[in-house]
Amino acid sequence: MLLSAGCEYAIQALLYLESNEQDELKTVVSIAKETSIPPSFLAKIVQRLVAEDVLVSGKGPGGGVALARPAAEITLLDIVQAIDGLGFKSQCVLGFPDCNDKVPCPVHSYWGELREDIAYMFAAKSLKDFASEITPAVRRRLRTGRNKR
Amino acid sequence: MLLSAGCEYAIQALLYLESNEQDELKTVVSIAKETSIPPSFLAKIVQRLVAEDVLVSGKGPGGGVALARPAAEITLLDIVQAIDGLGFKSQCVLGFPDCNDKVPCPVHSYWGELREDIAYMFAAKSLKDFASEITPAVRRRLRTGRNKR
DNA sequence: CGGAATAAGGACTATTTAATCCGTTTTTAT
DNA sequence: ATAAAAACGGATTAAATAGTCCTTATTCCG
Repeated sequence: MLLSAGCEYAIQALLYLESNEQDELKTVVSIAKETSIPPSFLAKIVQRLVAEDVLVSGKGPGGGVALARPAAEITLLDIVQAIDGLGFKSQCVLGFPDCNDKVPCPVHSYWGELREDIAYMFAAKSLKDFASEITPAVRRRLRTGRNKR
Repeated sequence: MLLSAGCEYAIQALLYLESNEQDELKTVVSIAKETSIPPSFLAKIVQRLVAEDVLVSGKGPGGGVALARPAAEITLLDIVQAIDGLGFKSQCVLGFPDCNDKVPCPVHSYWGELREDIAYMFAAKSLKDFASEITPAVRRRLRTGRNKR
């Protein structure tokens, strides 16, 4: 698994928010319900996303969270960075503690290219890019059951 | 982290064995020492690799383990499969439980390509391919300290 | 045969990650 | 003002992963 559970949830929740943008705040509980993400866990993740300026929030009745900026300006990389950090961009895939460009592990150069591609994809894709793809019907079909982990 | 700790250790240990092939069995303890892998954990991993026919073993004095076949015939994919299984080839990178070719998540196609590339690299690289790269000096420099995790 | 060296295997412990719970604060509406 | 609705934040629990330990089984060597 490349991304942590929390990070996957974060992306799923934000995709949901994007596909439902109505300039209104959505409560964490309602998001959790719609996305089948454990509500109390999602609450923690959302806290993080607010702290990292990916979401904005409001307390009290009518409160909730919303994207902090236009969907086009929130990339997958922003989300990954907020939740998991950027370790995936530097860690050796074989786990050698001191693997780097000067003292590379056997697959360093091969993996380096793939890593670049992955980072590029994350950086290139914003929530906006998925606007058309995540319809309610698709969302339901992507999650007929519970999350497995 | 794409691979589990155990899987990373397995690869490291096998790379070491390959670079030391002398048609003799090496004890798990000596491998652990040379590679700085926790010995009792490595013992478990080695058990698995023996069960999966990646290593052969012999008990008693003079016993130990050795590659079950020529290094050219042991790919990284063999090792990953033995320890972590092939989940990485099918799991949705965004964690959608039911993501597949028919009902794809937003990044399904992009990730699919990268996944293919990763799987291809694992399948294409055998221990033999690293023979020249893992000299004792390099091995030491890849691990000046402990494993970090 | 007896002892030592080694892998095998099972049970256990520790650490990290995932997830829950509950009291506090802020805000809104009545 | 008061009550309710929400996020906030800390403490706790649960589950998965990582790692240890100890006993047993096998094999070799004398």
